[in-house]
Amino acid sequence: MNTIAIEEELDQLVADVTSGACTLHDFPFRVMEAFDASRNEVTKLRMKHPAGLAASDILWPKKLLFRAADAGQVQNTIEDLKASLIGKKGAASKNAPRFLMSTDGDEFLAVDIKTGETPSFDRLADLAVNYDFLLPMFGVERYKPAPETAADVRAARHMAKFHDAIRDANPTWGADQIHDLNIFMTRLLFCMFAEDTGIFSEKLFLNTLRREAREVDGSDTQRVIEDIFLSLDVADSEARRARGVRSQRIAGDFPYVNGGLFRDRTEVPVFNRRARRLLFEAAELQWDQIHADIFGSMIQAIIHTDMRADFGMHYTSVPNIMKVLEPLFLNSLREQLTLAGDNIKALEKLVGRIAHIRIFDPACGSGNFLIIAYRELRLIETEAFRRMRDVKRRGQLALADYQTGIRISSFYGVDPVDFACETAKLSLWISQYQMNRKLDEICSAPTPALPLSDAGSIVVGNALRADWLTICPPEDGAEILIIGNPPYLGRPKRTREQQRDMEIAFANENGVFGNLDYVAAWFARAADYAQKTGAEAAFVTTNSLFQGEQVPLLWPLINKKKAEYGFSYKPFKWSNSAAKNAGVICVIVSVRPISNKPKFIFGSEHKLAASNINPYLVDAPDIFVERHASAISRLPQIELGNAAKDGGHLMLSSDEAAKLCQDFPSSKTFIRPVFGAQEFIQGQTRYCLWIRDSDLAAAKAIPAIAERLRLTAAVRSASPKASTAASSAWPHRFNEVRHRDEAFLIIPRVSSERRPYLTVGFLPQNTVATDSAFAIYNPPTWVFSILSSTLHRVWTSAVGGRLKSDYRYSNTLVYNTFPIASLSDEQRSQLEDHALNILRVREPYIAGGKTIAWLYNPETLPADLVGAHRELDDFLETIYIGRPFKDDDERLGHLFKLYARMTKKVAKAA
DNA sequence: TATCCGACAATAG
DNA sequence: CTATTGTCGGATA
Repeated sequence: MNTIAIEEELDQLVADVTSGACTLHDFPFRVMEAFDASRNEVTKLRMKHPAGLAASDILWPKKLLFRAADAGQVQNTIEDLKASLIGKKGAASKNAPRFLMSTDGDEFLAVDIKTGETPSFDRLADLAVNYDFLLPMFGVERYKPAPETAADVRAARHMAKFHDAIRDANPTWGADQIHDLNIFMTRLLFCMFAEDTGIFSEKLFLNTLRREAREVDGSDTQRVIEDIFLSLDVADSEARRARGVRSQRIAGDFPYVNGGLFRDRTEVPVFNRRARRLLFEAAELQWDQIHADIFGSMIQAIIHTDMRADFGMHYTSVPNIMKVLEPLFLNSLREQLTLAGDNIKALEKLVGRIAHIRIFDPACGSGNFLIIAYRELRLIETEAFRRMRDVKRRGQLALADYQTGIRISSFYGVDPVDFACETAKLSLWISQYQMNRKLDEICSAPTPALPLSDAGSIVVGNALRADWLTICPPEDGAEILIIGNPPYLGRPKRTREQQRDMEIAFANENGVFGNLDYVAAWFARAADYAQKTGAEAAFVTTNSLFQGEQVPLLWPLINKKKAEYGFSYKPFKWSNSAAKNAGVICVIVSVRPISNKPKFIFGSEHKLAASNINPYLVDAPDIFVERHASAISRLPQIELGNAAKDGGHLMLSSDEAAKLCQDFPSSKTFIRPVFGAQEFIQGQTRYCLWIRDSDLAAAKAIPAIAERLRLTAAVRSASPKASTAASSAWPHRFNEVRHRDEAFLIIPRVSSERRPYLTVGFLPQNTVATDSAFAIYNPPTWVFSILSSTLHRVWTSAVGGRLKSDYRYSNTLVYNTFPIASLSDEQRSQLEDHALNILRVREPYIAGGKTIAWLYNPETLPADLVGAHRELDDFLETIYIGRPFKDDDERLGHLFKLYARMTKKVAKAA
């Protein structure tokens, strides 16, 4: 969808309505067409609402409810529509529309039901310019700005339109010119910002455009811009003319900018009428209200058309950035400021320290971490200056001029995206200017805005392949701090290139690291850099680095570099103000050379001093659990269930199974009940085709089964995975079979973390387990007790992986590693009694139609079931330590100790 | 070759 | 919405 096309269509639509060429009845269809809705849908809807029934409402299910209004009645019509939504056909119904819309041909009103928002305009004529209000109807959510960012949003949207227009006017510009286009955009942004904030004289840029770029078709705009850009790079107006500036006026008017922004001579695109108009409009915006930190990421999302769908999704919110910066260095600086009080020596020392700080973001994007870090450092420095000035003033001493010691060249960044880097540099300049103004308030001599003295040290590159020591070279006396939110990509999500990045990043380590998340490579490099330079790093990252299988992979890397985790944040859900959020649980973790500096674990409300932060980010010794292929305790073997990989064609609902049996009674022998986590926990019944090789011919004789096998084979042969494709040769079997024809104990692979116990149960022979559950075939009854115990839940939650934040069971990580004191026959037999007791308590509830989910929901959990579990826990725990444990911390502490003893694998405590 | 798990995806309430 | 579990490919052993 192209913004220009939409606007033009809507402009035309408005004209047609005004001229009468388009009836109000036809209006909503034309809107749909303008937004490129599928032709099918529009036609279908048109047929449902023929023009003869003009009085009726037009409902586009889930999207739009439209009613034409009598002149002047738009507001009332919308109220009526709102009222019509109450009741059974109301907002809760499946087809409830997202938008209400009405117009009388002059006035226009719409309501976004989801957000309650109404558009900022009320004339139909303004619809085209504000088309974005309706975007959610077409699947593109709006950016929901915090109120203070309204100016940023407006500006970013406008620049997106301008960007599209320029691309339109330069159809031959391809990948080769992307860099030039990026530079062009950032330079324009600078000019517009400069003329609104006093860097240039008031509206110098816009006035120059108005005066020189007179051709309405845009044909002379390119020349004017070229002249301006060229002038800004050269100090002297004669030299400017010599360099090729054609306009004498431009050569004379513009100041010298420098700082590298205008240094390279890049191509300026040509303009057309629309691009010229949008540029003029952009220059008229209030650029002094822009937040440099947020604006960068917004502009970036908008320029990269392919990123508009998940607009700003991965942009780190300011509160989360602060969670990185504060514990890493801001708190320490602020403390130093507080302690310094009015002591000039101490304040000077602080200012000196700040000047030696280097900030490095090895995944800087458009630089919002760097910008915020810059701003916060400047604020502290400025406050120190203010205090020094006040002291001197009181002592009637000569006031000094305070020059900031913070250079933006001390802010280092790498990012693979060229435009992001340019934006980061630009944002740093803008922040520098803004912070200089703040400092000027306390200085006797204002900091001159131009020429720009230095530039941010931002380079285009791949942080996992480049040498960090080159990008951010260590200096004597410098305090280097690494920050950022590098990309997270679990194993299934990486491209070949990213896979290669990791191989390169881990080339000097021995071991295999393919199961680590992409972001782990940043941790490894940060630990390495920290070891060589003494730097400290902190990243926002996914919690999966500190759970399950990744722990034994990541921690040794960190530990080997003589590094430790300095502080961490408890897991929190990723969120920012973008409409669509990445679904991930995050933590913030710092890495630094091993020291005896204090460590902290932050929660949402509190900060806890920790004696250690272990590989799981818990205040406990540095013990971690590795995957074990077989149980370290004397437990029977556990198996993952059977993976069908059938596209669902081997699976049958109970209806389908019944029908199949009815149609073909002989199929009965090929149908078995199948259990995954859901079937067990929610008490559902599903069936699957389970055909022995020897029965294949008989099974295929049944047409309905033959058809399912054919479909299964088709799905499998389409797989990119060789072994799956190969298994299309035997579609009557599950792809991974570990089944044994015995009764088994089922353990769901994922289950809700709200439950106080893992839910396990016995299933009869003839039943099949899917790979969403584990199975212990022919199980001794006492094992049920072990798996149902609080101890086991605690262990699972500590060392297992997670799905979001829910328990994810694992044979290699949880079951096989679970340490059990050796059990006597007598103890086993008593555990068996406890197991039977729990089953006995469950029994009447299950018989009464309750599910395991209900039984173990903390809100409905029956008291007698809790009692049965408590008796079991008390008995089992007494076997461990002679009494029940006090709490989960004690349980975990003991289990870890026991694990260490049983495996003799104790990581050396820091 | 068999095994195991996930910056998610889907679906039921 | 909110809560909960499902599925498959790909890396590893």
